Amino acid sequence: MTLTETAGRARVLRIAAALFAERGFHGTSVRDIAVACGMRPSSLYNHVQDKNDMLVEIVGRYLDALDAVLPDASSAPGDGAARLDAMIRASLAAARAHPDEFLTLSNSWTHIRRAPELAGIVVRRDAGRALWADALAAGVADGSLRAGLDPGEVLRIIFSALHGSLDHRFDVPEAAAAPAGSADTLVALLLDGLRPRPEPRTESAG
Amino acid sequence: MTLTETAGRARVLRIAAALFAERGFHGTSVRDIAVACGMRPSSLYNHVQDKNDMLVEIVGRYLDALDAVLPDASSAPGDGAARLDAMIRASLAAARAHPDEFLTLSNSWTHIRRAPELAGIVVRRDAGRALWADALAAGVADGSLRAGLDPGEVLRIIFSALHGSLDHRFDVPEAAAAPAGSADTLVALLLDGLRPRPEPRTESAG
DNA sequence: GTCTATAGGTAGATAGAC
DNA sequence: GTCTATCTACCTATAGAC
Repeated sequence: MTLTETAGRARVLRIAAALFAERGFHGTSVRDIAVACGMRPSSLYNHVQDKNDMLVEIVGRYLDALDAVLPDASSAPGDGAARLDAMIRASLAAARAHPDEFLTLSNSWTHIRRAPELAGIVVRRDAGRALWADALAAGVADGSLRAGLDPGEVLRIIFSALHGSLDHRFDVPEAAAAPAGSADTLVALLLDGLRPRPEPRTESAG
Repeated sequence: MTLTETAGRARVLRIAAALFAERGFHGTSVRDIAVACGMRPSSLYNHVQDKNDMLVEIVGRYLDALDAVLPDASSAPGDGAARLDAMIRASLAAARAHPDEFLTLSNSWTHIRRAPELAGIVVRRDAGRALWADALAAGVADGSLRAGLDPGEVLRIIFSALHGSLDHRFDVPEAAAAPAGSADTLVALLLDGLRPRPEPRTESAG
């Protein structure tokens, strides 16, 4: 079937992403990936250039999806809180569309940052982060987000909360039955907190 | 000096913890640790049994600190929200007292879970998790925490938010100037959210 | 595009001199 | 308690037959 002309590479990358997401870059050997693909390690190199090449393409796939929605969300109409709401939903949607690619980025970050040939990934991630800092500052300025919280810490918490919403590695076996879920839990928790609001009216942007 | 009888081991573990926290277990070689200690890899084995032994002791140190405060916090007086508030503060205090040990646990979790000889760590962690699930359920039952959110996802978000509050690996260089900070940002964000509350009165337990 | 064979390097860990 | 020397196993990656 000529349809599978590049399916070999796509399949390899899909399987590699699953392993990277589960065990991290350093915890996954080229051998592991080859075995999971049903081939010898040497055969892998007919589909990919090297191990870092896989990482670049896998993570790039998620970053592409994020770039396609995050800038629009960050310039959504409304106040800073509405923009943040839209950005959380957009990021979660992109990550849910490419869960292994997203987790590969998160779980291999220290390697990415230490490898000079992966600097492109760091640049792209930092660019996205600037959008978040913008929306957060705008919300504080217009009064739609509370002031007095350390912006750097708030950003770290938002990012890791996004991660936690998706990463089930820490689940106990009994809790593993969680379905896909919507973005509402994460948005509700980050914007309105775990405590019930006195007024149940919702002000979030659609 | 007999005073330094075990200081060698303590120093090795301290340095190993810093490397594990920064690069993860798989990203840190025994050689790396030895070099950072100013000795040859073989000399390390006069202080520790093997690489996993270091991990067990490092992570155990954080879990000990957590065990010393989390059960008390989880049975704090007040409603479920007050208990959750106390647990967040207790966990953050334990993690801030042993930051490298806490990050070693987080960043090496996939290895810990896959290594049978590290099962003891998993057991201890799962036991702590049960306390969180308890307080969360109690808060939903007594109305101090909102209902309708997936408990498993809420727990994952709480844990990763704790992580994000401490882990600066994702920071851009300009944002790295963040000071120690208090637990207030994390507690405020998780319990009351980023949006300002209509009434500014605080109901949190002391 | 898969394989066998292997290179060249590094991993964790041990033996034994000092 | 540190060192040199070394072991075995595994790592990423390449060469070349089929």
